[in-house]
Amino acid sequence: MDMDVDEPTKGQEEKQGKPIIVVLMGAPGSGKSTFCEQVMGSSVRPWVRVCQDTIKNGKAGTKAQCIESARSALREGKSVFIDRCNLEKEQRDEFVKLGGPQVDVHAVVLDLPAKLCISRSVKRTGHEGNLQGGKAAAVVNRMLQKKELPNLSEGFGRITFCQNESDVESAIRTYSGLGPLDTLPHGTFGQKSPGAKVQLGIMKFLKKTDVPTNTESTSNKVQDSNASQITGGKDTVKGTGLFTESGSMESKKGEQPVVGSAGTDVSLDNAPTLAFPSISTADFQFDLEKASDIIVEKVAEFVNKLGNARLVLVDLTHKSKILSLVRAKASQKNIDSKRFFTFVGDITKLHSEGGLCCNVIANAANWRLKPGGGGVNAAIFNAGGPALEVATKEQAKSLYPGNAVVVPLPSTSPLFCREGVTHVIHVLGPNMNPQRPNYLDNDYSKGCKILHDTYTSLFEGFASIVRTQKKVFKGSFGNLRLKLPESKDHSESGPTNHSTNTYQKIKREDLHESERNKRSKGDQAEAENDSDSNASKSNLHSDGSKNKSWGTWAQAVYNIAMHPEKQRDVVLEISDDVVVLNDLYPKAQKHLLVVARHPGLDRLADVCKEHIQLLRTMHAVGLKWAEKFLHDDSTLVFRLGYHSEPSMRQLHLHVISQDFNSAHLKNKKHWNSFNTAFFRDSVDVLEEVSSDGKAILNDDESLMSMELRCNRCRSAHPTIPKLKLHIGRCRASFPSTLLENGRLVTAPSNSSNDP
DNA sequence: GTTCTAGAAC
DNA sequence: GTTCTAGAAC
Repeated sequence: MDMDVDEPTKGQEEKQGKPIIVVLMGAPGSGKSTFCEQVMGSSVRPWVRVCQDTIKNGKAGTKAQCIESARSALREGKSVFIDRCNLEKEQRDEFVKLGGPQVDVHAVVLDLPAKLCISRSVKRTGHEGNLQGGKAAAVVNRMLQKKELPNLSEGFGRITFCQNESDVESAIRTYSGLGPLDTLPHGTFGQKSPGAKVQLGIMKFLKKTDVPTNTESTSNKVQDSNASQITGGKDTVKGTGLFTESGSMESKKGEQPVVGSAGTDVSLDNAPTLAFPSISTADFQFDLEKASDIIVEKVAEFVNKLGNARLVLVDLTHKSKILSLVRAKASQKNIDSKRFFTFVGDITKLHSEGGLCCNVIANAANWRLKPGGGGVNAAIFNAGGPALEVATKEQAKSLYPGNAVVVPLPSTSPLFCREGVTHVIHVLGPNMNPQRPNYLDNDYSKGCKILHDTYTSLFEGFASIVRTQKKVFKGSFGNLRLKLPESKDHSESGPTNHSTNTYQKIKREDLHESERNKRSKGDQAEAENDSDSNASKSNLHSDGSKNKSWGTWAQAVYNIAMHPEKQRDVVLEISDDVVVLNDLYPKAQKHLLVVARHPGLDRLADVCKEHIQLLRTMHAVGLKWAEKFLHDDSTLVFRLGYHSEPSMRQLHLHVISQDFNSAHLKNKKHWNSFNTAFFRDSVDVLEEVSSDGKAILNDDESLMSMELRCNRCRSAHPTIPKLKLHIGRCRASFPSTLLENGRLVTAPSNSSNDP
C-alpha cells in the first residue's frame, strides 16, 4: 500500500541521481566552510564548494561568479555547496532558481548562537573572508539583524535547521552519507519553534536572569513548589488538588522558604531535566522496596551536584507503587522537591502531553541496545524513530548491567522536534527475571550493587550533559553572568567520553593506514619495472568502452605470472606462456590456476583471435594436470574454464574438481561463479574465439545471486551449508550439457573402475 | 579474492 | 540464541 505510492518516485530518483544544490546559510563563524569540508572529506558523491570568499583565484568574488560556477558544476552532474552567508531571502533567490526538475535545492541553516559565531570569527586567523578581530562582532551582529530564515515556499525542497553543534554534526552525517544516486526526503527538519527569534536552547538559560523583566506566560509551569508529584495528561490539569498524596511532605517542605520562589520555579521549569523510569522494577522484577531505597539514595547523592538541574522519576500510572515508595522515602530524606519529584505520564510525551520540559530522558534498555521488547524501551525507540537507532549505534553496540550510554539525539528524531529531548541515556539494570538475559538468581547483594552502579552511571551521564551545555553557553554568552553553580568534578570531558563508551570500536581504517601506504609503495616500485605499468591503474577492455582499476589485492596472480621465480613455493609449473599454481583458496579438493604470462591480458574480455594459440596451450596444460590428478584419484571429475569477469587480474584458467568439497567455499558467489553461465568452459571459449575472435561473456551480476542448485541433480538449496551437505551425498549423473563436448574431464575408464 | 560484522532469518 | 548472508573494508 505504502509501496505503491513510494516506489515510482523512488525508482525515478534512483535512475536520475539528481545533483543537489545546498544553499548554506549562516553568519561568519557559523561553520559553513567547515561543514563543506567535513562533508566533502568523507562523501563518495561528487561535491563542489562554491565560496564567494575565494572564488576569484583565492580572493573574494561576486555573487554572479558564484552563480555561474554553481551552474557549470551542476551541468556536470556534480552537487554544489553555496558557501556564503545567504541570510536574506533576496541573497538566496538566484541560487534557488538553479534548481528544477533535474536539480534538488536544499537549505542548511547554521543558526548557531551569535556569540559563538562572533567568538569564532574573532579567534580565527586565516579565514578566507579576512573577517578578523574586533570588526567581526559588529559585522556578525549587523548581519544577524537582517536574518530571514528560509521556508519551503521560497523553493527549497528540503531545509535543515541547525541550532547547536550536535545538529550540525547530524546534518554533516546526513550529507556525508549520500551516495551519487541518493536523494533526501523533502521537508523542514530540525526547526524547533518557527519564527522564534531567540533559540530554545538559550531560553532555557536566559530564563533565570530574565525573570525580573520576563512577562511571558509560563504555560509550562506545572509545579507547585511544595509538590513532590506532578501528573501529566490533558485531563489531569495541574493544580493543588493533585497533590493530596504528598501530604506527608507538605508539612516538612512548608518549612522551607517557598514564598517568593515563584520566579525560581519558572527558571527551574526550563532547567536541564532528566526524566527516568524506575530501572529494573518492571520486566526485570527487582524488589520494589530495595529499588526505591537505591533511587532515593542516589538521587540524594546527585541532586545537589547538578546545580539547578532536575531529576524526575516517571511512571505511567497513579497507582505506581514505586512512585509512592520513592515519594515517601524522598520526603523522609528531605530531598528538595523542586529538584527531584515524581511524575505520572508517558516518558515519550512529557512535553506534548504532560507539559513537562525534559531535555534528557533515560531508557531502560536491553543489553543489545535494540528496539522492541515492550515497555519503556519499545516506547522510546518507537518515539525516537530511526534517528535514535542510528545515533545509538554510533555510541555503543551493547551494554553491560550497571552501565549507561549517552546518546545525543539528532534533530531529525521526533523526540527532539516534538518533545525537546536532546539526549537519551540508555541504561541496563540488574535482572531478577529468569526469562531475561543475565539473570541474577535472586542474588540481591549483587543486584543492589548493580542497581547502584546503574543510577550512578545514569546521573553521571546526565551531569556530563549539563556540564557540556553549560560550557557551550558560558563560551558564547559569558557576559550574561550565568547563575549556574559550579560542579565539583571537571575531570570528565563530556558525554561522549563517558566510561561506557569503551565499547566503541577504533576505526579499522586508521589502523590500516600505514600498512596501506607500505603496500602501495611496493606496488609502485614493482610497476615501474614493468613495461605495462599503466595497465595496473586503468584498464581498457578490448571493446574500448570499459575501464576498470584493479585493487591491490587483485594483483597477486598477475604478480606471480610476471615474476614466477620470486614465488617458487606456490608455482607448480613455469613455461614461457603459462604458470600453473594451486589456488590459494581452493574451492574444491583440487583447484589449480593456469595463468597466461602474456602482459596486458587481464581477463577473458581482453582475449581476441591472436590469443587462440595461447588459449589452446592453457587448455592443454590444464588438461594435463587434471589427468595427472585423475591418475591418483579416478573418482574425481574436472571442469576447465574461465570466469566471465574475474576478481583477480591476469587471464587464468580454472582447473577445478567437481566435488566442491572445500572449507573455502563459503558463499553464494563462490558457488555460482563455478556453477552458472558465468563460468565459461574452456572448450567453448576455444570454439568461440577461433570462430568469432572473442569469447561470450556472461558477466551479469544477477548470476551471482541465483538460487543455489546442485551441479549434478540441479535441486535447489536454501543455504550454502545445506547445499554442501547435499552435494556431499548426491551421486546423480551430471546434466547432459556438461557431458557434451568434453566439458567434463573424467578418468578414462571411470565407470569400469567403480566397484 | 578474503575478512569482518551487522542484521536478517531461523 | 544461533546460523547464515550480504556488504564494506582491505
